Amino acid sequence: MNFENQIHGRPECTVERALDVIDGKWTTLILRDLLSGTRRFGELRSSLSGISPKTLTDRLRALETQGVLTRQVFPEIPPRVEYTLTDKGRALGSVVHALAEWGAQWT
Amino acid sequence: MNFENQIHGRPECTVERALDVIDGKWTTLILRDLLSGTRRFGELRSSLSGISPKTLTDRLRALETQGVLTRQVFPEIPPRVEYTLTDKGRALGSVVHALAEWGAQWT
DNA sequence: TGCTATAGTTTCTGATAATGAACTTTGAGA
DNA sequence: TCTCAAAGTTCATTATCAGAAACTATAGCA
Repeated sequence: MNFENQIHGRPECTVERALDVIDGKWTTLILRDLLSGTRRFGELRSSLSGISPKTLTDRLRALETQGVLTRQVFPEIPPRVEYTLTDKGRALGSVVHALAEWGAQWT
Repeated sequence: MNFENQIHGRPECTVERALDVIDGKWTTLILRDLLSGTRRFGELRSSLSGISPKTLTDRLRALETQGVLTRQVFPEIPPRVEYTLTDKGRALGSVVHALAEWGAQWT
């Protein structure tokens, strides 16, 4: 059982609160891909080479819950689902950009 | 800028390469604390409330290996060890800053 | 009738991270 | 001699994340 939230509540530190949203490696990479525009499930699955459909679904649902992206289902056969960043999600561009710049200069 | 990734070897994408260094929640929080100056093991242990000494040691050693920080041991009893960011580590300030700003505005 | 396509879901399994508690080392001071 | 402090280490256990493979639903098409 996890009483972390009960003990600490909403973290005071804004860095910690941000990290609660972008947790894990795949999450940031999904953000990276969606920053250049709306993508379908299958498109993300290809560009994030190596991700399993389960993990991709998990991460997308978590980001949707946090309000970082929206999921639009088109009632077609075969199904079409599009993922788009919200304003909140697009604002994370600064974080992804900072990572990219650091990675370019120091790694 | 190129956000696409490559299948073989060292990732082409600079975001991915950056994420190889700052992996996990604690790592970023350690960075946050060291950005305001040199800290001792015990100081980090207190400011990162809840971290176990094993985890703190593991993360600090990994960051040292990546060249993000230096570890200076003073031959005293009881021991004193100081952790300081390198230029490479200080450059991650932009990432931590972007996280803080986003967290402040959107969470 | 069977095939295809997309966007998943389900179940099982494994790797990595992190936790908690107890223990270690060493010299100085009571 | 006993105790204390700092910075760990060690061991056992749990939590979390991720992966592989198989399965589902449905309409259009040949």
